[in-house]
Amino acid sequence: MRVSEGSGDLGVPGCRGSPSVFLCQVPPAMEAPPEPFTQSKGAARSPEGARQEAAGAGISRVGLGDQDGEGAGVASPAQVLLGGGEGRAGAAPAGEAGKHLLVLQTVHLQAGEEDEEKEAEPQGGVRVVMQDEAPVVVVGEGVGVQQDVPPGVAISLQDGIYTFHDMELMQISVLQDAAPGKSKESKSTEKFADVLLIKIDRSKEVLAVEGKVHQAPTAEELRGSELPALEGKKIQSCKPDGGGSASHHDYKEEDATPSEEADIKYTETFRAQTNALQQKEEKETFSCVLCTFTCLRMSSLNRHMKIHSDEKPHLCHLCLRAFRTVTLLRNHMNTHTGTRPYKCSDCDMAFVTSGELARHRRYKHTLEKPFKCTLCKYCSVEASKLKRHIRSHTGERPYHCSLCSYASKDTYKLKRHMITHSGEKPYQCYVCQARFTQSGTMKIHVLQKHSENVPRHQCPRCETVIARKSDLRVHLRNLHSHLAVALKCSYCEAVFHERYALIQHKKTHRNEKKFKCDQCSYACKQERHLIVHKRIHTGEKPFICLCCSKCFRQKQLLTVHFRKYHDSDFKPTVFECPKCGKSYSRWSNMHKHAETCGFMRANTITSSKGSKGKKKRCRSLEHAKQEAVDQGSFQDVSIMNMEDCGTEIVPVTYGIEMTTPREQKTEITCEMLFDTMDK
DNA sequence: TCACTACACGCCCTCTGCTGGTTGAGC
DNA sequence: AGCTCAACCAGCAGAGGGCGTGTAGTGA
Repeated sequence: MRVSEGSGDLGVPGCRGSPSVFLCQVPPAMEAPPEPFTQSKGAARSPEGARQEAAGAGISRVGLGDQDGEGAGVASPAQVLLGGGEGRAGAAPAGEAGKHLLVLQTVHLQAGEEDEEKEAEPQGGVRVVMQDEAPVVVVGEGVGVQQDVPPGVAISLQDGIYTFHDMELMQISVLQDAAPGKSKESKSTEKFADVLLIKIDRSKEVLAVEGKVHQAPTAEELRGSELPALEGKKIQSCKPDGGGSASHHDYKEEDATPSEEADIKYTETFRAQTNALQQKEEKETFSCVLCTFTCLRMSSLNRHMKIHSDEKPHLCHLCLRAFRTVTLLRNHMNTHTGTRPYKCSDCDMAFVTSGELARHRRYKHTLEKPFKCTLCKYCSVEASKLKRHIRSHTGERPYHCSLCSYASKDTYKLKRHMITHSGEKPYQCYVCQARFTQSGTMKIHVLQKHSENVPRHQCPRCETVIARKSDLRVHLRNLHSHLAVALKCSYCEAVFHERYALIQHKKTHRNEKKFKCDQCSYACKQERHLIVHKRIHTGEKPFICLCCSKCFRQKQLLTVHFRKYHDSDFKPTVFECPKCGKSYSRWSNMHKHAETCGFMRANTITSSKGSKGKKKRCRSLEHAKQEAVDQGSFQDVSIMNMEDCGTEIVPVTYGIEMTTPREQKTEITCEMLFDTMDK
């Protein structure tokens, strides 16, 4: 919504020279096509513009009025003024060219000056109409503008500023940005062909339109042929209800039919004017007809009216950005020059305005937080922050995602959320070029992956050190939280209410051979191993070879037997002496032979690498075991059936350093099986 | 009219914490 | 080989801090 201010004369005592003409550029509707949810920082945006941007980005605002500090403000002029842009026949295409300038201008004329004034009329400017002696409002169509001028312009008579009594003459014309000045020629020639005359008899509250008299409150006339453009227009009051709530407008906008809109609009027009006049007379206050603003000074109102105008006469010669006031321009110029006259006495910060400095000091130094939450201990420097905080109590989520059910409490979170739909990863690690969706995520990545001083978080309950604090919290929750239902140890009767304690306790059972044979010294960790062992004492051999009826205590033994004696495809590994070529079924036997044969010593054959190295260790172990047997120190060898997946053999003592448990299991098992077979 | 001040709005940032997928060790 | 589980890791949202900028009140 661009609203520009023109110049003119209200014809009201004391108002000469004050703003009285408003160019109201009506946006071609709030139906901008959806765009990615992006907003450039620093872009000058009106609240309405921000709303439209958000809407265009798939962001819808739910809720009434501006209840936060981050949402749209009060109903903007684009909402409160008549929305005549989109409905005009032959209107320019959507976009800037489609916007219309609605010009209200007043002039003081004397009878007989009409022609002269017309000659002096600036392009698109003042028209003069004098009709009898009565005050006349001329609703004219600016030259080159379509016929269906929104008659709602009549409402823009500045209630509170000038009245029907005071007003001598007013022209309301509509211009188009795209063709701002067609018209001097046509104006001069067409005379009043494009001018709609409205005679106002204030005492009777009637309108005389083109000579026809209408009862003022009757909207039917407004919708009639006299004011054709009103019909179908989206009409919103520029004077909200007494409470100033935008909800009132929203309701009317959404619920009112065109005819009702006309009624509403027309009625509100008169009410606004009347109320403003009464207010002025009684309280000496000044009210804006375009919004709820009131003030005690005319100058304040004049200044305020600039926000409804698009005029920004103060131009930055460096970047051509325009500003409404000299102060704003001066502040802006400071951004070019780097001038920050307000320096903080407690730090190096400096600011363009004193207000910024004061706020900075509250944030950083005085820590003054005057805005306190009544529901918790939160307090803030700024009221808007308190408003935002209160949403965490109320759960209000005014900003809805148009693509999913998510709704956020403020615009930034919604904007951040929209990235999840676009798949965008705006943040890139400068080291490994990995991309991330949020800056914080990238920061943690850099810290954990590329930083020398990687932070570590020590668990206060155990020795665990975890890289991320959040994961430490998960660790505490999973392992150190108190459990209502006690956890029982699977090895003993101990119970624990903390998972970590149970895990630590179970470690005490590691390598614990609690299953002991009552007939010998055998002990093992698992009961099933003891069951197999006891077959040694009972003589039970449940696994029978179907070929030769030989019986075995373990399935593995039967399997090896079958392969060796009954499987023609079975090719047993043969270990030959490198010196004399004598064959052995076991490497250990071959190795023992080789020593006596004079080929090499046992400890010299352990020079291979890789997988051979693994084999080597196995061989060495077997060799050591064999030595232990030979020396009589190999007292007990337990053979336990591991179902059909192998056997586990636990040497009681080998008198040497053991290899890894896994290697022990597999390699020793093979050798011991051969031993068993040989037996 | 200007200047100062207070206030409001909006944007961006950080910190924080939860969640779910991945990975590797242990069994 | 397959399962379990704890640590790792990125994604994502909640909450709040800080500041730029525009507007309103008011005195000079």
